[in-house]
Amino acid sequence: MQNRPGRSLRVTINDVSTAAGVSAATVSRVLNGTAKVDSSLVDRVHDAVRDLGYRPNAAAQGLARGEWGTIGVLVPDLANPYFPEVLKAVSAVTRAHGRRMMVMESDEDPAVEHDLVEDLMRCCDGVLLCSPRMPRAELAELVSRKHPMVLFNRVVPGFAVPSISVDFHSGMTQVCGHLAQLGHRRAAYLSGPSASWANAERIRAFEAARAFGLEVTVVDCGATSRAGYDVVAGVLESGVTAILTYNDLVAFGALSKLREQGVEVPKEVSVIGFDDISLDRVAHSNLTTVSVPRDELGRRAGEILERLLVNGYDEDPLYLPMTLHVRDTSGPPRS
Amino acid sequence: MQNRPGRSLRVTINDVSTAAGVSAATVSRVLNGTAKVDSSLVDRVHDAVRDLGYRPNAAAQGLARGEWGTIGVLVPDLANPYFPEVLKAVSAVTRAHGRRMMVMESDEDPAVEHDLVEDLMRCCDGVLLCSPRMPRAELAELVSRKHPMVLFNRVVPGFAVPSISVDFHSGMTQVCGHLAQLGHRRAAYLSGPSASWANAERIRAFEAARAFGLEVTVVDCGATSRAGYDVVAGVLESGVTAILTYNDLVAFGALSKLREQGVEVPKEVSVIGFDDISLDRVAHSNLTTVSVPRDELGRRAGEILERLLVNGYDEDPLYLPMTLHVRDTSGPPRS
DNA sequence: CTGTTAGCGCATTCAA
DNA sequence: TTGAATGCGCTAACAG
Repeated sequence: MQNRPGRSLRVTINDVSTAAGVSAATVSRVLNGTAKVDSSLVDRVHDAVRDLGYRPNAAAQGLARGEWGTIGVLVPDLANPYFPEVLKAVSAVTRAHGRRMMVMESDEDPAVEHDLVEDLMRCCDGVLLCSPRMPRAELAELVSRKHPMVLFNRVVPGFAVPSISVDFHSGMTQVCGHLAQLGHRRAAYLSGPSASWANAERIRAFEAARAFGLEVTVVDCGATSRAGYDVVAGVLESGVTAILTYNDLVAFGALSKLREQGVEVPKEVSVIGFDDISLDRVAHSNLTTVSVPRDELGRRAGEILERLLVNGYDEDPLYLPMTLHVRDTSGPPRS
Repeated sequence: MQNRPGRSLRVTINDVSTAAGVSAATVSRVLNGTAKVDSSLVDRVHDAVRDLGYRPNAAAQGLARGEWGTIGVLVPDLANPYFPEVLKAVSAVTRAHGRRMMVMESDEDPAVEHDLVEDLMRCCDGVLLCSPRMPRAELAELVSRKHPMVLFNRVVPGFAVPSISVDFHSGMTQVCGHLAQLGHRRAAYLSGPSASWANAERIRAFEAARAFGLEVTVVDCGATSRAGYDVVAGVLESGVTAILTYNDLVAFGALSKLREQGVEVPKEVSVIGFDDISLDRVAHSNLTTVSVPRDELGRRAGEILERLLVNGYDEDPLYLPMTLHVRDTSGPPRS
C-alpha cells in the first residue's frame, strides 16, 4: 500500500541536522560542497543522510537559489519521428550540466503554445522553443519577457533571440542540383504547412533551381504520410518527372500510392524525401533524401541555452548543414 | 540582448498586491479561486496581474502547497520508436490534470537509473518508471520510499506497486499460433536482453507452442536493427522456416540482411516482428507483427498515476492486449 | 570552520 | 470578506 508522502513523514534538512548534531547550514554545506567542513562532521552528516534517506526538496532549493535547475522544451508533436533524437540529445546535454528537462507538447495547436511557454517560464531556467507556426507578434511578446530562450528550427529576423536551425534552403538546393544533373526539367514539390518558416525556406531554393533549368511546381499537400498518399496521383498527371516532398513521411505516403498504382520508381518518376527520418534507427530505408543532423541539432541547442543561462550570452543564429543521401528512389528521367 | 531574469526585476505576488492595493493573500485567493473575494478587488487584481505580467513562481507554489504539480517519467531510451507515442499520451493525460511532465532517460544504463529515479522523486509528485533491467533489489529499495510510483512495462510479483504492461505472452502466443496454422514446425527466436522481463514473457510462450507442434529455438541477439542484421545469417543455416524477433527493429535488420543475401521472404522463410513500431506514422510497413497499443498504454499509465496521487489508490497490475497483424512477411513454410 | 539569522515567493492559517 | 502572521525546506550572509 503506497501512501502519498504525508508531509509529516517527509524527511527534511532539519531532521538530518538534528540526527547529526549539527546545524542545517552545515548539512547544506556538506551536501553542496559550498564550504569546507570538518571531516568528522562531514561523516556524521553523510551517515545521517543515509540513515534517514534524506533527499533535498527541489522546490525549496529552487526557491532559495533562485534557480529551478530545470530547462523546458516545447515541441509541436512528440510523436513526430523528428523529435525523439533531438530530445535525447537535449536531455544528455542538460543532464551533463546538472539540470532536468521538462517536456511539453502543443499538439500542433498554435492557440495553446503561448500558454505552454508561459507555464514553462515559471518553472524553468530556460526554454527551448520549437514552434514553427506561432505568429510573429506572439513570439515577440514572449521574447519581451527577457526569459532565457532559444528558438529551435526557426529563425526570426530582427529578434534578439538565439536560434538554431537547419539550412533547409541549402538542403533543397542540393536536391534540385541532384535532379538537374540527372537531366530532370520539371518537378513538383509537395508543400508542407504554408505558414511554416521551414517550408518557405525549402521553396526559396526553387528560384535558383530555375536558373539551372529545373522548374519546380509547388503543390499544397501537408506534412503527413497520408497527405502524400492522397496528393501524389493528381500531381503525376501534370507530367513531372520528379517529386520532391516537405518531409520523408510525405514521401513514404507518395511511394506507397505509386506502388499501388504500379508506377515504377525511379524509372517513371523520381521521389526525393526530406529530413531522413527513418535512416538509422528503424529500417534501412532506400529513399533518396537529405538529412538533418538531429542529434547535433539537439546537442547544440542545449549548449546554446546553457551558455545563455550561465553567461547571458547572445549568439548569432546558427544554421546546421544538411547532407544529401542518394539512394534508390532517384534516377534519370524517363525519356 | 537577453538577460537572465535578475532577481530584482522578477515580479512577485507582493508587487501585484501593492499595485492592486490589496494584500498578497487576496491576490492568491483571486488567482486560485480559494475563497470568495469582492468583485471590485478581483478586477483590480486581474488588472495588476496583466499590467505587471505576473506569473506565480512554480517553486514557491510547490513549496507552499507541498506539491510540485509535476510528474516524472523515466525511459531507457528516448530515441527508441516505442516511446514517443507513449510520452505523447502521458503528456496529454498529465496536462489534463494540470500537471507538468519531466522526462529523463537512463540511456539503457541500469547504473544510473536508480539515481535518476531518486532525482525525480525530489521534484515530482509521482513517477512513471520504465526500467526493464533494474535489479529487483534496487526496485524494492525505491518502492520502499512510499513515493507514488507506477511501473511501466514490467510487472514485479510481490511488489505493492501499481503497474501497467502489455500481455507480451499472449502476443507471442498469437504469433506462434499463426505460424503453427501455416504449417511451420521449426522456428528461431532472436532474443532480446536476457535480463528483461518483457523478453522472458515472450519466451514463456514457446512452451505452449511446443504443445502445438512448433519448436522455437532461442538465439541470443539483442534489441537493435543492427543485431538482427548480424545474427540472422547464422540462424538460417539451422534450417528453420520462420524467424521471430524481440521487436520490429530486429526484424527490419534481419529482413535487410536476407534481402542482401537474396533470400525470399516469406517464400523461403517467414519473418515476424513484435511491437509494430513503424505502422501508422512512418511508412506503410509490410512486416507481419503484433502490435502494442502504445497510446492507450501511455494514457492508462498516466491515469493510474493520477489516481494514485489523488486517492492513494492501489490497483492490480494491468495487462493490455496485443493484436496480430498478418502482412507480407509470413506465409506457409517452404516444402 | 560553524551556528544563527534572514529571506526566497507563495498558500494558508488565524484574527479582525 | 480581508489582512497580518506563519511556515513550506533550503541557501546565503552574517557573526563568532
